[in-house]
Amino acid sequence: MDISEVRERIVVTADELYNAKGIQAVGMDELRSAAGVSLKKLYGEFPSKSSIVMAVLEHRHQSWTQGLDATVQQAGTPKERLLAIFDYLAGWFCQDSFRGCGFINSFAELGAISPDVAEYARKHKESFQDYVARLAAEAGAPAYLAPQLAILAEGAQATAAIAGTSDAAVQARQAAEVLIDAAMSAVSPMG
Amino acid sequence: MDISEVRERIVVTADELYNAKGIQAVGMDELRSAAGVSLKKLYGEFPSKSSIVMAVLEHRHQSWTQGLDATVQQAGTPKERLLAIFDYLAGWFCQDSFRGCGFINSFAELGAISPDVAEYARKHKESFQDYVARLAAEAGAPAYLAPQLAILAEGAQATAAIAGTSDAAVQARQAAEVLIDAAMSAVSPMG
DNA sequence: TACTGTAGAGAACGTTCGTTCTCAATGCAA
DNA sequence: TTGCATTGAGAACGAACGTTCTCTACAGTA
Repeated sequence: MDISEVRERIVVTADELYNAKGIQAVGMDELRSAAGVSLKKLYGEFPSKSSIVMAVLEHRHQSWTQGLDATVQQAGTPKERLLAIFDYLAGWFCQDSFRGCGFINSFAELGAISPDVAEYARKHKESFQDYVARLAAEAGAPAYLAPQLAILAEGAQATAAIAGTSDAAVQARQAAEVLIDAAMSAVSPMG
Repeated sequence: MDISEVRERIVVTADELYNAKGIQAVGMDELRSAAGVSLKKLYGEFPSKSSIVMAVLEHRHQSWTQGLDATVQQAGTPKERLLAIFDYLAGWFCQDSFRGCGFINSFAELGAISPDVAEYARKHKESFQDYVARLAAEAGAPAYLAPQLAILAEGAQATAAIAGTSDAAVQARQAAEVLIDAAMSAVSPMG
């Protein structure tokens, strides 16, 4: 078994467990047995649990961002690309494993006692906002549109997580379309 | 010291501590000393920590709901009452103690391992959605508007918490106004 | 003054956590 | 076969948790 293979197995397993039960509820022993590695190997790869948490956050950021971008790239027009954000959310919410945004959750759990976690969550959300801003700029929309759509996306995630349904994605998408149309007609009222 | 006075002191103190540091990060001993009561009295009032958590959730629900309604009642027109939701959020976000919605946070922390917490968070959000739906109905808006505004409010809370700023309240309010106007003109295009 | 019930302070208990250590088993070089 | 380095399984450790128990101090009553 490759060394980096072990690392990835640990991170992927930790991601699943932390998502399913919360970070603090999953002990190192449970992670060890779920990942099928020895404690020695675990601590050989990571010096502490908090370093695993940070690696999980990085892994979450990568896979979430790539999944989003893959969905967005399939859309044709700039407006459709903006709306594709909410299609991605809809698919995500329908997964059995969905239990809310991992960054909102980790921030809620550890943000107050771990500056690293708080900062990473902030940067992840910032990166998402930048991404939306780029899509909105490509659509020729005014700058105020992007934060509005980002807030809709965050609200959909929180709502879907707690309600346990995926309705919020559709509702947010419809709201997004109204906001996009309003913003676009404001910038080019004759179009 | 009155018996119910002790209960309330415990709950208020626990609310503050849980909000500031997270529920799992606050031990019974820290709560005991912060509330200025003996462990015996603590366990005389509450049989377990989880019962304190549930009492805190109830307290949060009451004070949040009452605060929201007080702000809403000050607004004149039905549309202004809908927008007042976001004024309430703006004031909340500016408080130093603001660290996100306590129900989103407690759901993130304990929802996966405590059905009671998960259910209470769901009911709180449901109650908020019902409240928005009532305001929207009074404004004569179509039914689809309320969930859209609720999602905006949730997104503003999550965004403000992680970003550490109150900008999201203003952005969400502006988006809400667009959505309200669009929904109202759809139902009475000649008004 | 002597007695009894109550309450507070905090020691103590059992458990669980993150982390480290022990030790036997294994693979490999000579 | 012998010796050595590495590994895995899990025991062990100190700390912290939720919870219970003990003991002391004191209030009120006769």
